[in-house]
Parts: sequence; C-alpha cells; structure tokens
Amino acid sequence: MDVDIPKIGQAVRGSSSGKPIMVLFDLLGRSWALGIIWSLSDGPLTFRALQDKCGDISPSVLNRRIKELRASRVLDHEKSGYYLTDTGRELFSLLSPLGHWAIKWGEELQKET
Amino acid sequence: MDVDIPKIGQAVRGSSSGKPIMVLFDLLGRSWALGIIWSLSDGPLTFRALQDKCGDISPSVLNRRIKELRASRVLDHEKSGYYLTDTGRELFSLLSPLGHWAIKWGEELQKET
DNA sequence: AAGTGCGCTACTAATATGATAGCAAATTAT
DNA sequence: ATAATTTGCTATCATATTAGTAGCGCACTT
Repeated sequence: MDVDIPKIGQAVRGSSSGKPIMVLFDLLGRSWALGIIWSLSDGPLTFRALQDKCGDISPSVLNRRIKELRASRVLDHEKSGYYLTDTGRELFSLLSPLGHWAIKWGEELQKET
Repeated sequence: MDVDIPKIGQAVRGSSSGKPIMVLFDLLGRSWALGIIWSLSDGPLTFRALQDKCGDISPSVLNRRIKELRASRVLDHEKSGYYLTDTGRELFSLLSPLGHWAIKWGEELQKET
C-alpha cells in the first residue's frame, strides 16, 4: 500500500506552491481528516473505537488518514490507542471554535428555507 | 450537472449524524474548499482570477466548490467577482490562525528529517 | 485450545477530481 | 457597429480517491 503524504515545500494536490498553509489544507481537506482529529480530542481511541466514533468510515480510508496524520505528527499510537500529539492538540485548539460557529451557521441556514 | 450540498441535519459523506460540525467538515473537507476561502480573503476575484490564485484548479471542480460554498452562504457573486459573505469572513477569521500555525508546524516537520 | 479484540490488508464498486476543449453572453476596444 | 477579449461556465473523458465488504495474523484472555 502506498500513502502519499503532503509535505511542506512540495507540490500538493493541484497546488505547486508548497506553502505550508496549502500543504495543511491538502492534509485536512481529505475525507475524514478533520473528523478524526475532532474525534480524538476527548482522549485516545483504538482503531475500531475511532472507526465507530467517526460513524462509518471504512478501515482502508481510516488507515490512510492515520498514516498521513501520523507522518505529519498530528497523532500517534500507543497502548491505549491513537491519540493527538501536542501538535495535534494545538491544531485542535485552533479548530475547536468551529464547533460553536457551525451550530450558529446551521441555524442561519435553516431559517432561510 | 448535479451538485450535492452538505446540509445540516442530513447525512453527509459517511456520517449519518448530521451534526453541524460534521456537515461543516464535509463541506470544508473537499478538495480546494479551504483554499478557495483563503484565496478570497483579500477581496473579490473573478472566476478566472480565483482559478489562477488557487494554482491549478480545474474549472469543473472550482465551479462545484463555488456552488456548494454559495449554497452554504459562505460566498456569493456580484459584479466585481466572487467574494466572502459576512458568514464567510467570519469563518475565515476562525481559520486564519492556521496560517501562522502551519508555518511553525512546517518548520518542526523539516527539523526531524 | 478456543474465543475475543485489535490493527490492519485485499479486493471491487462507486464517486470525486483532474485536464483539456470550447461555447454563449457580456464587456471593451476599434 | 463590429471585432476582439473576458467571463462564467459546461462537456467530455481519464485518473485518483473513497466506500463497502471480507477476512487475516497477532496478542491476550479464558
């Protein structure tokens, strides 16, 4: 199996600039990547628990995302399961305001209909 | 052409919960979605200017992302081009710290090799 | 020794993205 | 008024990613 990890300074899906923010967006802009980070924010989870928490992610995709996020030092693995590294928790802390925002956004969207 | 917009309360790619954050992640976790929001943060851009700024996004994908983001009230279109709505600028303001973080993250990653 | 949970891999089908060509309508220039 | 250019796309097809399902090898428990 081959996993192609987005790397700083290298071209990423469609963007040849290699700018860190674009590399990050390539990493996060893959299916389930954000959801996985979100799911791990409460504490470590085993592969299968993570699979359940995400809903219905297939093991092949989960495994790919794990490899990418692990290579990017966002998460790691130990006895108790997969967990967010310091880097990962830092990233989560930047993303977490989206939770509240998403709720407001959802309410606004519903109104319009 | 058919575009399938993630909607609050509905199942999204792989997740049946319909939780706002998961719907948002589905929206943002599609190729170029984050990059498009980022690119528009400096001001309005025409379709083609946006295409250029993103690097090499194909018109078919750009058009799909635009429809999705527009239906989600993140961006809109007027004479001067596509622009972030108030909602979109709010979202951007939550994402913008990622720019600085990505640079630090990139430096850390480089060190290790 | 048999069962259970874990971290996967293999395989195939469905869907999304990438790449290129080009068109109709609006705008700008001659 | 006419021609050129720009804009916002659509169409088509190739390629890549994701989804869905089955099941294996290992470690640990019973």
